[in-house]
Amino acid sequence: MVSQVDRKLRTRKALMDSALALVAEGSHYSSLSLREVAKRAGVVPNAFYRHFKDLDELGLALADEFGLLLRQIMRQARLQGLAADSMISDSVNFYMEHVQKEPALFRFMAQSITGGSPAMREAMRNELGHFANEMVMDLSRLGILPHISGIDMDMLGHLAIQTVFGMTTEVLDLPENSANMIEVIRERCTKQVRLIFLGASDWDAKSEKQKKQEDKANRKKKKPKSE
Amino acid sequence: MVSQVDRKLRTRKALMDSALALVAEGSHYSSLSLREVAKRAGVVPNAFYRHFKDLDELGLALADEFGLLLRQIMRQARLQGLAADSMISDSVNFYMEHVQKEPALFRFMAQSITGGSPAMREAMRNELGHFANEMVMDLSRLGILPHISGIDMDMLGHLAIQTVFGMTTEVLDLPENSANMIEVIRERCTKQVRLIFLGASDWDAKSEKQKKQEDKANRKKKKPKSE
DNA sequence: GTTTTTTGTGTACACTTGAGCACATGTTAT
DNA sequence: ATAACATGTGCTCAAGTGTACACAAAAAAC
Repeated sequence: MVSQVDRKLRTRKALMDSALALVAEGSHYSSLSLREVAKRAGVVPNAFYRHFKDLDELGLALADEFGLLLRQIMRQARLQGLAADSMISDSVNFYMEHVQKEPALFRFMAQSITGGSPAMREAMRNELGHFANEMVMDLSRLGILPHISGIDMDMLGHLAIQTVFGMTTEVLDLPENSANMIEVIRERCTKQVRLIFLGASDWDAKSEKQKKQEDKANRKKKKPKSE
Repeated sequence: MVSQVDRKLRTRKALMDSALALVAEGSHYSSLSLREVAKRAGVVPNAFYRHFKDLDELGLALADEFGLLLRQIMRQARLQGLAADSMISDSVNFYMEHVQKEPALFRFMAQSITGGSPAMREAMRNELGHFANEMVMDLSRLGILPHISGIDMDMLGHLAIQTVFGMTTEVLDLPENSANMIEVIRERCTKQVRLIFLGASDWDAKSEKQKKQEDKANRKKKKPKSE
């Protein structure tokens, strides 16, 4: 005897997995059709409506699932208690492992952040923003880079996250076999993050404020020239 | 009397512009249909085949056009002869202006780099890579950051380009009116690039090599633990 | 044990899609 | 002037699309 709610959850998951599978096989999410998703899930097209209004709604559910995964990753990383001397490279490795473990979800995320519906794009940006904020809070808690102002920490967090996420598609596009290419990407990304934090350790909020003033002045000076 | 090749070029351009227009209006390129592109271009569906084998081929043509635009931007930036004291903020401004001037092409680029066909993704990555290389060459020519090795310069170039390109979708998603939000994005991005170059000025290849060794050792130590 | 609710099925419809064919119309070459 | 060619049109087709409706089966509620 299968409980009714179990059954519902099961086919709901089947539909979501089906969409992810199709994405992982190379289709873009926004080019999927309701029918092909349903067929792949082993269900008649009409059954789709029992679970989602349309494909957009399914997409948002997948976005939630991705957010869940991100939170799991964060929690797991914190539990692991990264050593200070290898924190950066460990984090990069950790992220890459998860990308390879859940390629479909990360593909979907990468697609959606630039190519989804407006709602989709916002959802994904929020998830990544949340991720960046958590990272910033962890840094503060550990007393790392205490000389940086709140707003600049934010800037830093976004930069670091964006850099790490930037390699996602590259990793996903690698042919199955080549582990040496992965190594190259891993090292480059680690270097990049390290360079970012090296810059952050020298970051001086006051001199930045000055520069900002100069920029504004320069922009005002130049505009009449170009127009 | 309209020359035959003129006519051909004109409808070819009409088809490409049509696709771009549809993308700019919110559709994803990979969800476009041959028919709707043709209709928007004011042409019967069958005429499409006189110019492109299929939509993939049109997409690659658009990628070429984007590459052309990038090269124009680079050339223009070089001619403008950026002042050393405001080079970073000027470059960021310059890029943003072009994004706003050609939103459709940049949207298309952003979509394609994560969501296009494999060939498309590679083409776009190549264009951006070329862009990064040019930047690195310019830096070398100007004698900036001479202490950094070739491979690390490459890493730096990719990081800088990726950071600037990362804000593209954010700019494109902004509602028409708000110029203050643009200001926020512009400032954050400028800060990020500045932080990157601050890090680069302190970058030391030798100490990096050591760290790399440590990382490898750490990775080997940890693997047996987790498996 | 009967009724109600819920999940999935089957059939149907109007519509769009990519592709093939013969043909019109105008440009170019001879 | 006439033939060759290239660009765009009209029509057709099978296949795939979203969605609506009535219905089956089985679990849940009574």
